[in-house]
Amino acid sequence: MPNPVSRPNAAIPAALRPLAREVRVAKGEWVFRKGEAVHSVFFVLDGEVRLSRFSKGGGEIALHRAGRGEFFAEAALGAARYHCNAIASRDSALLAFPAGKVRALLGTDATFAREWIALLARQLQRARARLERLALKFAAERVVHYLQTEGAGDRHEVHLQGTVKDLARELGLTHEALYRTLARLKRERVVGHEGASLFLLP
Amino acid sequence: MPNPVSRPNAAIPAALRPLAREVRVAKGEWVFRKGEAVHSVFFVLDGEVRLSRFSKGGGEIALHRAGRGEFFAEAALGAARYHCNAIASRDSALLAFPAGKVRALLGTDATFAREWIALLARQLQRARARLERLALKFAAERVVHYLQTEGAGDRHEVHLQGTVKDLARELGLTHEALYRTLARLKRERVVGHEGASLFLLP
DNA sequence: CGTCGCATTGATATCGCTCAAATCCGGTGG
DNA sequence: CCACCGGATTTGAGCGATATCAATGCGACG
Repeated sequence: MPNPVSRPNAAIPAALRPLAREVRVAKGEWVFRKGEAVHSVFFVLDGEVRLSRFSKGGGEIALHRAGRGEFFAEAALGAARYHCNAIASRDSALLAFPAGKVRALLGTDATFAREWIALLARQLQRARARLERLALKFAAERVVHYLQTEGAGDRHEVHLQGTVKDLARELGLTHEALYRTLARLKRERVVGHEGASLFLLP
Repeated sequence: MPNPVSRPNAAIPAALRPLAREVRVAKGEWVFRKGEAVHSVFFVLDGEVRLSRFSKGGGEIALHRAGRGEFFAEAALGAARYHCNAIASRDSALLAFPAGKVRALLGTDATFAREWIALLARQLQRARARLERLALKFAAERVVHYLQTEGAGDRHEVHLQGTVKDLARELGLTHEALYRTLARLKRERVVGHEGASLFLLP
């Protein structure tokens, strides 16, 4: 089981925190299954959860991979039953928020409702930026787009959270391709890096 | 200018409709620019609007393309200024909803707030499914994933809205690659098509 | 010290992109 | 009515960037 040191839960609205129940799931364990009554909305403290459906042929259709610091099954709030399966792809630590209480809070706490709307809107923007990134053909373009959309400050600096392999997955590349691309971009003075920080050079 | 026949506005919450003002923009016209004060949230009746930023190098970075039946700049509700540019990529008919009034409605009308949250959540789900789709390597996998996530009914049927070229863009492929892939999938009895309808074969 | 996973680089295979060309179709104007 | 045009559709040939397979070094951790 992972032991989350720096908890990435700053994104959780204050009103929601008292409702949290910590859940730990081992790799391969189910968090919920398609058709189950919706009982909770989740937040990933550490690890990764895969949301998917199974096609008639038996193949798994991935809908989403929720990593550290991400909510998942937020859309389930509006539904009676989960419409997909959630399986931990690694040992993971989650926060579970009872769906009924969250729904009630949305009706009574206007501040929380606003926060929740803002949270969804931000996630939507990020998801769309990622979409356009994955539509780019070249690995170098994706790296630069990533820095330009996610980077902070004038240099578009990004502090790498996990490993380079994680970044590769985020960019839709193999880790080998990303290593090569980063090496080339550094050689060509397009990007620089200091420790776990990556940024654009002017 | 397009003349929308079947208006795809079923997705618009009832409380929002009285606020709508119809706007028509010609291809290449701006809907709003980055840095402008947020005045409206939009819905595409017909046509297409491209959301983008300009990088320091002068290149245009596309963030999102909103087509028929989609809202755009929903996330701007939480912000004071637009954080990207919106340009019509074709002659388009839009609905504009004044941001102030929508914000007010979110505070006073709990039903509308719930609808708006559901709307954002649905868009988020779709965006995430698309993300997983674009991460797939093979064109055939993307087509099948598209049908399985967006298709309706037992056959996972999809009525193609625009041209096959448009679908290719949605799937992150060139139109040539998609034509070839569709031809092969039809030959191999994986998918079938009737007119503008595409579906999975058992 | 052995194991495991990340980081890094090399060699080869491959799918989709690019360029190209032919056909089809709807609209437009003479 | 027909010639013309632009865009979508369809198929072909070759190239190239990334995936894949492979090997090595490295650091953490029991």
